[in-house]
Amino acid sequence: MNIGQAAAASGVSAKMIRYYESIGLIAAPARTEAGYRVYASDEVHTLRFVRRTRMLGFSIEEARELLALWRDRGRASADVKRVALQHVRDLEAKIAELQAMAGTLRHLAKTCHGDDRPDCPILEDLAG
Amino acid sequence: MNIGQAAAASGVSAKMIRYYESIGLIAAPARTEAGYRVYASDEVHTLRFVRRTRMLGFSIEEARELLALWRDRGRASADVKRVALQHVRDLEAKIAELQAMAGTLRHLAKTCHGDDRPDCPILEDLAG
DNA sequence: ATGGACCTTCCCATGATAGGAAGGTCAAGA
DNA sequence: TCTTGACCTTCCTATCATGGGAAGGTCCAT
Repeated sequence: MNIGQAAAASGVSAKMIRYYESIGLIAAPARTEAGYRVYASDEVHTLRFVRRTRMLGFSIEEARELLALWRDRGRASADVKRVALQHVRDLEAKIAELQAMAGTLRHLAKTCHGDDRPDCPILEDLAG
Repeated sequence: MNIGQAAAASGVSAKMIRYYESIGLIAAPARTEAGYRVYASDEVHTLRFVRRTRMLGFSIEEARELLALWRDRGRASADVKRVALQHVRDLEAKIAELQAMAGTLRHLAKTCHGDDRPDCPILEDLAG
């Protein structure tokens, strides 16, 4: 399986597969004599794991941690849960931050006429 | 007023003030004979505007747009409101995305024992 | 044998910010 | 007056995750 097929099968672009290899997130695969990377289904499975991890908003370093736990048959599920819940807290903090921004802006926009006249509470607020 | 004082007065770091100048977001200030940047209160005001804009999550390009509207005395408030409401929609989309991630993870974490045992629905989900 | 679809490595770009090196300037105190 | 330390200058580097593209090699079907 070439890198293009592994990309199609995993949903991770060939570009990112090479990148993940270069930073040691995934192991270097076998090569053909011509130097082409060759992937087995096991490696595609790992790529899918990484992809799902990233889609849930984990950083690559967190993906590295989760991959290690996944491969460690003797892991404690508490360790996985701890990583997951910490990430939930990070997400919640980010959400609260964005909601505060949106709330402020919605309020300002409500008090702005939004017509041809130049006076605008949004700009007045930005100007302090 | 030196760049350090302008930074303290505006809340924008000296590093970022120089960067904003380099990308043309703010105008190049006067210089002393020795080459030091010299800021007037007007320019500090502009910096504060940019800072507030950034704190509300607008991109630098959006800040550029809002700055231009701020300086245009003949603007229509509708133009400002449009930019603001578009940004609210962007924020809402981002919030929804993060909430989906957090929701999935909270659900997975709830079904995970979180003890010494290795079986973990979080990892099972990531593995697909 | 040729063409096109693939692969390789290497470099560059993004967006916003920070860190640091090497060197010049300024003001205050000895 | 000299020194010292706090400031300033420019330039280069890094972050994080991803994509784009060039130059060149490989593979397979026609």
